[in-house]
Amino acid sequence: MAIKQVPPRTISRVLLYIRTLGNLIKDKKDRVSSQELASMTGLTDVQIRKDISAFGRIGSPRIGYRTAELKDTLENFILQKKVVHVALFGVGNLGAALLKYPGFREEKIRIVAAFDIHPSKVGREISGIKVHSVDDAEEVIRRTCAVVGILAVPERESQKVADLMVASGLRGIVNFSPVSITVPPNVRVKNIDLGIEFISLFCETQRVHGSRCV
Amino acid sequence: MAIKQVPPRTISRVLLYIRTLGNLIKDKKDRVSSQELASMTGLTDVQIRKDISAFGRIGSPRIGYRTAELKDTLENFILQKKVVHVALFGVGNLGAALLKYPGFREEKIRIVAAFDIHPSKVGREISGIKVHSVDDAEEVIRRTCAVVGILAVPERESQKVADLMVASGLRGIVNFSPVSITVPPNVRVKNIDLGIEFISLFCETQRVHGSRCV
DNA sequence: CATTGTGAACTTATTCACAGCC
DNA sequence: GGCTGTGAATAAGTTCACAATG
Repeated sequence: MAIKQVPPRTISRVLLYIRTLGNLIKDKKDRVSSQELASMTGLTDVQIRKDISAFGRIGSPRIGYRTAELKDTLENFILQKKVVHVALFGVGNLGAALLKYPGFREEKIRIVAAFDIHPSKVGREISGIKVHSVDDAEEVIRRTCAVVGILAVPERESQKVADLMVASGLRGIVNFSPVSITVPPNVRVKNIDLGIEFISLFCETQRVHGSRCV
Repeated sequence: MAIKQVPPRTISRVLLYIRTLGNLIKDKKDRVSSQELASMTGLTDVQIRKDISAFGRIGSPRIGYRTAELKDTLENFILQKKVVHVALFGVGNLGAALLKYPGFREEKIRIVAAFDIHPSKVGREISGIKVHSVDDAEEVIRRTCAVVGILAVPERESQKVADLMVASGLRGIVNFSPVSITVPPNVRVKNIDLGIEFISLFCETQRVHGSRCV
């Protein structure tokens, strides 16, 4: 099969399939149909089949997919068994919570380094990760092989820290601060803007129903 | 102007414009062009003009937009000056961090109630919000007029708590747990799946450059 | 004459409809 | 018969090109 360019949205969904398949395997299910996957993920069965078909002919008519085989195939294409090494910048409330976030353990994500500007935080250890000074970022990131970083610092520092992250060799930034940062075109940014998520969800609920109070 | 159905992505972008305009107004700028907004938000000027045009003819050729006027118009269409009342379920690491998240203060978002299953957490107060027992959810949510909720409980409890949130009258759920939840069709869900965000960002970086270590 | 506003072209993503297969 | 895989149709979203305008 020719290697197609897998679009970003498909990648996100495939990651969801991989996780779901992991749960199925844990439950000793070794077969699954696209319909079952659909009801587990909230997507449609056609979409799932289409997504999976980008990676080859893996399913069998009447039987569905073998969970272990499908998971392996998807993981090989997408992640190549790699572990994602992440560097955290900003050990405030949100940053510290992410350090302790148990979801990462299950996935192939490991926060390998943490940094903060404030001397009071440097040197402390949270969840087994030592907090470094941002001055050491380049060296620590090279040593720990971090490839993507979390930006979880106050708004007014985010561009400065983002510049530092780029200078330290990171190639992707998950930006939790509510301002957009400017980076060179070879660095990818994903904004997770909590405020906008809440308000847009709220707007959608308003659209469907009328308003209640306030 | 006829009221068009504003698509969800446009809403998210408009919320970004509103915030950006707020910053401009703080800086005493009373005019802004679509190009300036573009460079501030990382979007294109055409997209911004197109988005804004859904709300009327607000700009002036050669001059651009008046910041205050544009912000008012967008806010009126989208939020109608409302404050989003949010109920938090699960006061663990992530939940507690969200309670303290300063970004919400700036936006029109207020976490008005917090709940936890564990008796050890019930009754405590975090960031001025008292933690209630989930048993009181319906009453407290009615009293506080919460419309959307945050689901930040461990994976194994998320469906159970989601059911409770729906039963308590919430109309939207921001789901931070890495499993998809099932809700009635009149309830909107937004999944914020941190694991998938990191891995997909990583995949994108791999696509652009070669791999480095690991 | 720089800037908005917008129909048209294009691109991307999803859904449909059904062929193929065990 | 029940399931996968997929070309074709449709829908959604973005960009282009340019007319309109103070």
